[in-house]
Amino acid sequence: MVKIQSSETASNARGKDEGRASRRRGAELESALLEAAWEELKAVGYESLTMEGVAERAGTSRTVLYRRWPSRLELVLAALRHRGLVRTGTVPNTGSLREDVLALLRLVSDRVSEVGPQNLSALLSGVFADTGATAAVEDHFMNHNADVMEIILKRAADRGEIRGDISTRIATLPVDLVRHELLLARTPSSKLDIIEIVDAVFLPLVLTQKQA
Amino acid sequence: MVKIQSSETASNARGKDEGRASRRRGAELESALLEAAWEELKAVGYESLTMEGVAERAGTSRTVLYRRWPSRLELVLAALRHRGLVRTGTVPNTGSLREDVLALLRLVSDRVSEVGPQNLSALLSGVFADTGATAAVEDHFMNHNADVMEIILKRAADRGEIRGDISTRIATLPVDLVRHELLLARTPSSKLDIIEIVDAVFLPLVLTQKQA
DNA sequence: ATGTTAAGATGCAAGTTGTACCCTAAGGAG
DNA sequence: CTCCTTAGGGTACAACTTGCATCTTAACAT
Repeated sequence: MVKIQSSETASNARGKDEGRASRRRGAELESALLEAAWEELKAVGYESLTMEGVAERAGTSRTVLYRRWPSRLELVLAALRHRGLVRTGTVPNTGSLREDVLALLRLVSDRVSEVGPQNLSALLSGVFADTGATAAVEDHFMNHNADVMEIILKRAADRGEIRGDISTRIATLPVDLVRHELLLARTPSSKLDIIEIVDAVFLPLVLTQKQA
Repeated sequence: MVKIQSSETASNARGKDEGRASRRRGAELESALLEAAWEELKAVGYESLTMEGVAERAGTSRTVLYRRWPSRLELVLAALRHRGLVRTGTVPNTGSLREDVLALLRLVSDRVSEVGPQNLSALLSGVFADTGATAAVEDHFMNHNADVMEIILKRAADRGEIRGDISTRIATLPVDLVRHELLLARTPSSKLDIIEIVDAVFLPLVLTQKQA
């Protein structure tokens, strides 16, 4: 493992700034610790991440870490939460079911692509490493967007595009498939894939249900 | 970590049996190593598994392990392959498309349930942590079963159940959805979920394509 | 019998973990 | 201001793991 010397972090921790306390305390310190953990996770991956490595990157000692988190796993998960990978709650409203769903999938896809493939691997590794899974992480990163799809489908039904009783399995299918590709390839779905998911899978299913 | 002393394994390795070589060699040794790795994985989970622990359980030295596998991740993955958690190449042939696909999904599901949710999490964590992902692992664990589905669909087309040109996206959909649930919930899909995937999603799509 | 290969054992340096303990900066109360 | 408390930062230690080098010798082939 190659140690990365983080001179900026070290100098901040040791009170080189003027008119400022030399020691970080409380929330400021905790934020710095979690940021360091995230950076370390990105740099070396979960498998090679050590408490020592994070402490060094944060310009502190392991004792400080262990005062807050009993294990590297807990630390990493806390770091993921700290990064605030939350869902937006945005509901596309284009006037057409197809366009709404395409827009949603692109939104999901774009948001994830901000993370980057290496970070994505690190993130997923951390998520799966939690054997006592925290629902919050999964809710934020892996939720079905069922509520958003419900609104989109209700609007489509009100417009008369489809019937109003699409099952949850089908309602969540597009996002599920995008996420599936994300998990397999660790990169977001391509634009063509998104269109295929909507046109070849989702629309035939909801339109079939309408006709039946 | 509580060390489990495996006296049977140790005595076998040290030649206490009569009329038998004292040292295991070749395939016999490798099988014993992989079995020990599996037992250790079940006993302590991936996070706490060590090469030393596996070696001890196998009644051998770490050197022997390192001669075959460069890391604990590779060892564990090899152990899982050894357990037959690979695709078997089995192609269900029941005479009905629906039953074939159900049988395949159950096969995939049952096989994965042997691992156990805790170990599955650990395994997936390890897979994602390996930023230079080994293609073989993904092939074995995360493949689309496209070849199997191709055979099933060809048979169905020969029987006249469906048309012969189902897209790959749709052909792989059932297995993709089962895997998706596996990744999200870290437990295999329920029997009801499998039936829903086939009856509410897959069959309407392939039957729609036939009618069009 | 000899020669080769691989299993098993051991030791070592480097590194990590989890913890105990010490010093003292920082903050609050009086 | 002083005094007290808390928590940050540092260090040391024992135990453990890793990755590797090296040696011995059982097992097998010729």
